Amino acid sequence: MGRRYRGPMADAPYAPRRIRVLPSWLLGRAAARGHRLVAEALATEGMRMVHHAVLSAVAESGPVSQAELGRTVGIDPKDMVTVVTDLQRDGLVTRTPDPADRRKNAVALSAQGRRVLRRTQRLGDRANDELTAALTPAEREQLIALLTRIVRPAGSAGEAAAGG
Amino acid sequence: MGRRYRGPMADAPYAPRRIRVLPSWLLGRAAARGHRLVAEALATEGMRMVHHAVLSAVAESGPVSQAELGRTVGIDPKDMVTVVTDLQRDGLVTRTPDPADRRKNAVALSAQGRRVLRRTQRLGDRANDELTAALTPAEREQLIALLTRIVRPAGSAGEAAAGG
DNA sequence: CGGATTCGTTGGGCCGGCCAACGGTATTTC
DNA sequence: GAAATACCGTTGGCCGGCCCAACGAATCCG
Repeated sequence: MGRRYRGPMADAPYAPRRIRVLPSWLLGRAAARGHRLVAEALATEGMRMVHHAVLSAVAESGPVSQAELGRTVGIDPKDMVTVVTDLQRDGLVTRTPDPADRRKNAVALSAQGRRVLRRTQRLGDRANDELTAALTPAEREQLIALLTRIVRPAGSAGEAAAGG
Repeated sequence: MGRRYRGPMADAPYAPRRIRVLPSWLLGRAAARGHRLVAEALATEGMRMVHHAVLSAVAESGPVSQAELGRTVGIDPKDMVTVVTDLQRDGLVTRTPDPADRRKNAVALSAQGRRVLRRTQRLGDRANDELTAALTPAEREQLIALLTRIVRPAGSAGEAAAGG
């Protein structure tokens, strides 16, 4: 049997207890799995998580500048350029100069963008269902609530950097 | 005030609701924060998360081969080489050929490794305390339990890859 | 008007995660 | 006991995520 490399803890009956209970470790593992599942699902539409996130943000906030999108989704302006360019190339969003503020690019959802977003949302939702398949709906809500509080540590906004 | 780029949702009152409730998204954000906190803490000892994880694994499992370490911690054999080399260079572990199986490297903890591990464990624990500062002890245990079940989806071992 | 700030863009850098391949070693098989 | 098979450690390379620095164009503020 070609065992090769089967991924983390494929058949290991044990594991370092000391680190396995660390939230940071568990979060990393869980995030990796979630990222993999969602990425694979979204790949069928030729998109990645960022694309889907930006697309969703545009759909929710209407025509928005890239900078604001970047702040909303939480990604670097530099990467936003690439993402919007990709979305524009695929005809999912339109990038028109804002007449009110000619520095800004008004990013808006196209008709096809709306269609694709519907599909990617379904794909993302299904991937998340698989990710949390071991949880009951109530537990999943619990997890979401706990994670939300971890992601946003109280009101200390300035402290939360996006470092290293 | 130079606002510059302050990281994800530094002071954004809103955010795309649709994606903010996705476990995969939340996990990614939470993991990023946890990684940052732990990485900063461990950096004071010149270590990263992998180093600490491997060190802990060695401490728990006694002298182990690198391959088994890789499976336990869940990292690629290639990266394990670098990690063990780093740890060996700093005198935290010993890498001696296994007389029973000359293919293997028996990685064992050194005296200084034990000392450093004690410090890094404390650093990691404190970082995790900060990470989960918004949670009560009971909630933290809950989170750990939920994440553990997400990370290990039932008994389907083969499925759980670390793909990318 | 003039200084500071913001926007979009380009360029580069660091880190983590993974696969492919190779020589050395052990195990299985005939 | 020799061949086939599988595993171990190692090297090299690829890709994605995340971040900072800098620059021209445009806007805001005094």
